[in-house]
Amino acid sequence: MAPEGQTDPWDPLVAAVVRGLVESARNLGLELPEADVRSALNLDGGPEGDLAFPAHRLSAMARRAPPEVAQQLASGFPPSPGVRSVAATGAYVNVRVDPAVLARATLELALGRGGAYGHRPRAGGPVCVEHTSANPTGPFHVGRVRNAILGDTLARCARAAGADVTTQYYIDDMGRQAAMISWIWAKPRDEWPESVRAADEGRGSETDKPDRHFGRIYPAVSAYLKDHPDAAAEVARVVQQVESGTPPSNHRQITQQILDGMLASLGRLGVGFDEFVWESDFLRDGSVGRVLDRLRSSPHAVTEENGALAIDAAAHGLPKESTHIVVQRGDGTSLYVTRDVAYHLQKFARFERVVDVLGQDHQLHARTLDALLAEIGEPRRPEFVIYQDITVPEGGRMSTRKGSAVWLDDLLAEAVARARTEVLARREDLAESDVDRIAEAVATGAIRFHIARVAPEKPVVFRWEDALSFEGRSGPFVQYSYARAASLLRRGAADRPPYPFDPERLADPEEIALVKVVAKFPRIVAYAARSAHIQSLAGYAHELADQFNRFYHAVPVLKSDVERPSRLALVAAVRQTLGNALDLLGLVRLETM
RNA sequence: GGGCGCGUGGCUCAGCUUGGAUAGAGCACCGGGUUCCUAACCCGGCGAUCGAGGGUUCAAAUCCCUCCGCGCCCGCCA
Repeated sequence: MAPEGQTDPWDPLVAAVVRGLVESARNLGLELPEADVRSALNLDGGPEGDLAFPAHRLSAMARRAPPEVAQQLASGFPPSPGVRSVAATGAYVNVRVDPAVLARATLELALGRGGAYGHRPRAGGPVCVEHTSANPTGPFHVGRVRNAILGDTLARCARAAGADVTTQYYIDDMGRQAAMISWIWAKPRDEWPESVRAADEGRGSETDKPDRHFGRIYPAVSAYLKDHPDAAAEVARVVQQVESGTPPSNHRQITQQILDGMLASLGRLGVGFDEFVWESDFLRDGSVGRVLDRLRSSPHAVTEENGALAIDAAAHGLPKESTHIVVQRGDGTSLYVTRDVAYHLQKFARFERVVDVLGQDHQLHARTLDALLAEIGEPRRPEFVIYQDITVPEGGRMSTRKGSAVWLDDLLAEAVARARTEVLARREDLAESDVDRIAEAVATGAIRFHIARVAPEKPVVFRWEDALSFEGRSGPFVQYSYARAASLLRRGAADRPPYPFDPERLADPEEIALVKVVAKFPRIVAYAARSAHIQSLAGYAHELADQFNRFYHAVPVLKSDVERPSRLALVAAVRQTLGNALDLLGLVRLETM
């Protein structure tokens, strides 16, 4: 069995190679810290080996040509456990490990740790990941969903990496939009303006949800308020009531209803939240007031002619022309950024690390928030994960107002319809409920993967055909590979775990290659969590599925003879690893499809 | 104008954190593969002066500078 506490099958091999290189270098008269060797060692290997060590830096120290140094490092390399060969190729020392040793460690870890393979033990203090936090004023469009998928995947990765994660959704119930909602909802429908009632046509249809419902009438309400000052004044009064801590009695319930509709859509994508934080609470509990008190005593505080409070924060590295931060209006009401300071102080009180997932249009807000935290003497800062917009082919961001938004619900509906067609074309034996279940999983998997695979800082142009791809580098391809592995294990049920595998039997090149991909999973998870590059996880899932399919075509499993138990063990390890990767990406595992 | 981000085959992306050996995928296109464990698959082919220029380095898609192009932000909105 693998040593207690080991999580990465490569660890003992890498440690042995590092020790060997250090020892070999010592014979050349060079003392190297193990950490330096370790960081220079290429764990992905190269064309000539499983692990590669470039000798250039050493050659400078030794004042000899790189190939010569590489040669000497290789020839002086001591016999080490698990190391099959060490040879110089040009300026590189190439190490080949014993594939059976790696296979044994990998299968033991993947099968032994099961769902915990790739995960690390709990370590560190509590972490808050705030994401999505879209204003509850209408349905999600695809642009907003990038935040949810990024944040949710990040939270899953952080948990796997050992963090104690709490996810939060910050609910804005204080804006004018929220006030518009409770204003119109408080009225009996027959008192609604004609134009709003007209926009309300179609209500009660099958796809109707509170968020869709309000999303439909919002433009009409907004237009109506422009031409009707009386009504606008009523809405302004609602804003005031919320500000003063006495919102209309139904205010929060209405906001909650719309939010529930939105969350139902996200739920289909596997996105959920541990906690919901209401913005108005920070006003009610006096914490915004306390923030303002602290800001007022800042040497950079200035009071405007109309009584507004501002901070001249030139010292905090803000862009020119953005250093004048108004933190309280002339009429004494609060501002978003000030409330956000209060929110972050609450987060810092509870969490060791605070992560905020924000669209790039909030970049300046993030820096302003930092500046204000500095102003009040708070030493800690949130870690911002910033992503770029999803735009439409015609150009520009998705906009409800311009009608260019693609609703998540519509994308889901189309994806499910296409997935159903695909399932039906392949499977005639399935019950209707299974067809639905698989189609839903394929559809949501395609969408999640499509967004997770692209680096957050890349701008994305939304195209239906791309988002609905079920082939190649896609979620369904990974899900399909998982189902294939599951199917093999089902059909091979005569052999049951624990499979009595013999790592020496896994000698085919495709088997060795597959073991290597399984073996690097823990490293990928750790990197994804550390760097917030969730695309590396999506890329890995595809790579593992891809190599599994190659293996599948290259060697028989169930029909093999002496290799059968070992191959089944490998398939079981792949299924486990692929499943763990799907979990982290928030894709549904399908045992059959 | 200032700030932030992006620019890699026809298209969409990975690789940039920590510089290392012929730049990896997917889609599209061309040619193959199913009496055999799920063809949402596999094999082969085609296709890239990594936006341009300069710099650092033994070595640059990766680090630095300049420029060009594209996107977003620059409210007593959120």
